[in-house]
Amino acid sequence: MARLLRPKHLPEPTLHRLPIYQRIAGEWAKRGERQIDSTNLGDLAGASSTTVRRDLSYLGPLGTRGSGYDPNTLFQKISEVLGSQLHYDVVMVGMGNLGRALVNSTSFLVHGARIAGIYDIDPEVIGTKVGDHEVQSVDGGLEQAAVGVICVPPEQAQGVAEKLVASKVSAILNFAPQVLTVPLGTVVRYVDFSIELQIVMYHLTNGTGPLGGGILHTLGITPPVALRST
Amino acid sequence: MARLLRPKHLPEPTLHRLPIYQRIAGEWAKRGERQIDSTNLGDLAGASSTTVRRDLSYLGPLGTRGSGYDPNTLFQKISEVLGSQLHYDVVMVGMGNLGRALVNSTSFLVHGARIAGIYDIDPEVIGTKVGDHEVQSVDGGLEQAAVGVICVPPEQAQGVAEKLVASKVSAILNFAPQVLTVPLGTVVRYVDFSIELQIVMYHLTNGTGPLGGGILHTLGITPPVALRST
DNA sequence: GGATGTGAAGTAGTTCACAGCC
DNA sequence: GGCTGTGAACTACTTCACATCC
Repeated sequence: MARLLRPKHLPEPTLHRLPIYQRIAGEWAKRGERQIDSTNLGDLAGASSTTVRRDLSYLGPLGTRGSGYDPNTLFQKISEVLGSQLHYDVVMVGMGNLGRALVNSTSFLVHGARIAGIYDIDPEVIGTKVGDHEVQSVDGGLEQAAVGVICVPPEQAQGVAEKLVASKVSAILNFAPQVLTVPLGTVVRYVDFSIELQIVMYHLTNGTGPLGGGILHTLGITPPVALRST
Repeated sequence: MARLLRPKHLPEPTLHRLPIYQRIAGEWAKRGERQIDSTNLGDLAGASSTTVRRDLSYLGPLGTRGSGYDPNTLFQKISEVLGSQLHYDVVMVGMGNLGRALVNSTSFLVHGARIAGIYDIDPEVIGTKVGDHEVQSVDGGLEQAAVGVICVPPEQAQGVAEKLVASKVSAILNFAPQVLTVPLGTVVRYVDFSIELQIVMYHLTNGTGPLGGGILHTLGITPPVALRST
């Protein structure tokens, strides 16, 4: 009983780190490793080993005392918790460079997300193929989906947001540098590259230690030449 | 004296919000508004008015009691604090869709950052122009710069990171979904779209309120049709 | 022995509530 | 009257330290 009395929603910082742990676990599993401990994970993810253990403890007990965590189990469990076993349809509006980069990315479409449609307004682009998908006109109405992704120029972002809301998406991932106004109840998440750049520049100017932040940053521990990814 | 005894480094969460306030201030200034108050800012940025005031108070007193903040002053002051008055050279490696999207973006290159060079390994791409810049071969050595941006496929990311380290960048912004190993002292910041998508999906599954997080999200307060950006 | 998982302590960030100023 | 700026209270997150189990 008390077992199940974990807080029902994960702390936001934990939520940001879980996908990182998952990626590391995936890399280790692929490399054939059978165990990874909280210190390894922490070094690679830029978190302390204690933080790693605390984060993972929210998912239930899944390590083995004395040895560590099994990368496969870890990967699997994080998938479950993040809801990747369900599937969500995603519509993407704006097939410029960024839109194409996202559709073609090996990693953007995590397990659980499925592209239901990709859209643009440019007649030159409509009808062309990006990956497996044909670009549709945004005027023809949007496919029903849970998540909408906006990658249009900032001037058009609000208009697209309104179309997405009208077609009843529940969440919007906005890559345009533009603040959106949407009805209460629609989740909007901003992804903003320039913010990241600004934060880096602030840390450079101030020599501030880069530890502790929203998106993770790793301080590697071995010289660069010593390790090489395969 | 006590005036100057503010904590010397801004809290990370504040650091993430400042660029958002700045963007909003910019939009209001352009629209000719002469005042914006902490409630307006908070609604648009997805933060409480108290948080806005606390954040801005770190920059020194810059509001007017009774009315609010002047958008221009606000914009200016945030620029200063984020170090945008200094200028940093940036090299970018990988001119696929993502790299091109970043170079062409109106907003990625915030005031203070300057592209010192853009690179690729693909002979097809080397020599072509992206925006105002000609793509150089990555084998010819990199221009000296403070910040390196990685937008290559994950398999190549570690190799590029090592090149960047060798050419003495102080900070790396990594868009590849790949954990990097670098010498201690090099700042690495990860930007990872799939993490954002996963977090959105988690919130959808769990109906968790989206408030409070690293990257901001706005819950608009007016119906979508009421406002339109120009 | 060695690493997990977790109460308890500590720290950082947010929110309350209101004095101070326009 | 209205809104800023900030001590004081609170809440959330992290870190310590250690009992627990393989």
